Amino acid sequence: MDYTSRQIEIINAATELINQGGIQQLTTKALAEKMGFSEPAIYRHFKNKTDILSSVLNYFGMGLKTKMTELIQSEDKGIEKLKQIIDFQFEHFSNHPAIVMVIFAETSFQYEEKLSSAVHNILTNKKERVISIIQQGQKDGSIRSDVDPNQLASVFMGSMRFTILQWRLNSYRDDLVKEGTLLWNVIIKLLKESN
Amino acid sequence: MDYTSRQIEIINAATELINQGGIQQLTTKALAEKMGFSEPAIYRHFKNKTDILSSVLNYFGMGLKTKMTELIQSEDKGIEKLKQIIDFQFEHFSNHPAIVMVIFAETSFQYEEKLSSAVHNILTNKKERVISIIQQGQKDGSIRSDVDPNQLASVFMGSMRFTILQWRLNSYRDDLVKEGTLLWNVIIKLLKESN
DNA sequence: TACTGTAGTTAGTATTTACTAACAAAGGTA
DNA sequence: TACCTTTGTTAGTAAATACTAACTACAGTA
Repeated sequence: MDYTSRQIEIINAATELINQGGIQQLTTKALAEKMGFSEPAIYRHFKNKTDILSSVLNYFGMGLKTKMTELIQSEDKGIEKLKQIIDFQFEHFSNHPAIVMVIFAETSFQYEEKLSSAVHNILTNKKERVISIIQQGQKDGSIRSDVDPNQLASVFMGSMRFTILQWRLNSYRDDLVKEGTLLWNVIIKLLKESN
Repeated sequence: MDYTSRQIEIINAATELINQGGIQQLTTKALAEKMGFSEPAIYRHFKNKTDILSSVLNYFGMGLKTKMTELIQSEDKGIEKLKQIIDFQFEHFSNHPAIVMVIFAETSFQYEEKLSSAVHNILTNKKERVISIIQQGQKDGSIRSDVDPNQLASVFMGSMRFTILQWRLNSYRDDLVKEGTLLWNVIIKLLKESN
């Protein structure tokens, strides 16, 4: 699970290629070109193409997990933590647009069991953490408790993803961080205790 | 924009292939096999592969548009219409799982300008209709009016998509219609006028 | 100095892919 | 009957793709 610096360079190059034109654009040729060396050199660092893709997913998943763990361990109220998730994600994607495609590539990874389950794990893991934050918020009174945490997590994560998707389909033309703020203004109204 | 019956058969076969293994699995060979005839026969019905993909998108978009128009024209209150959208979509996907991949394939269509803009159009069109339903609901008092319709539409559509995505990543194991009901129970609480 | 492992190179290959050329059967119509 | 259009066939091709073999430059170390 540790990567050499060269591997990380390749992971980043692959991520960018996926971002530019979907998985279809991630060819050994394009990757080698982007790295500025020959195709066979890639195979000094990764076993095969699936290995590269699975590393892209794993590397992304690791970063996300670390951040989420940090968040959960803080002393803030539940609703505050949700706000921090939005802030972190939108700023992160804003600065690293290439990563966006990876989270929307679920369908593209379908063809390989190993990859599709990696995607599934990342999403499930994140959702579980969001659910536990919501449950905490319902206990500490910062989140309305008349709704199912599981469904609320779907609403929360779905809204975020949808906003990011629109930004992506709009060729990154909007200011994503601003969009995040607008979304938050609505989320907070929907989630806070109604009395 | 009219398709022959043979073209529709091919569109459906292509949709199923995409569903099974993403766009990567949609090859002329696999498509011909599924249709039970030879590869070149495909080219009697479609100019090229892009033409097939763009027809898949267009055919899907047409169906969606028709249904949405029906909904909008009814006499129901805004919130009722949203309920009908959820019911329609979840039941539709439940019965035709193959279509699911198409709506999650935004990223895969990226590589061709013509296709990616088709996807963008479908999504934008649908969102605009949802927004206008929400605005109507805010006027007729069935939807809370202290939130921005645009953002609310993102929350609504995002939640639906996310629920469907989970179902898909979970290999269609859940009962999607039931998931739709659970989601609706939350949505209605979040959206109704708070007093 | 000799040796060894790392990370590159060039050249090449089997397979897959989208697509074309040329032909054929069959049905409708002049 | 003759002919045209439609929709299929077989055979084939150029290009792309993932990957391998064999060689090399070089840095670190015994």
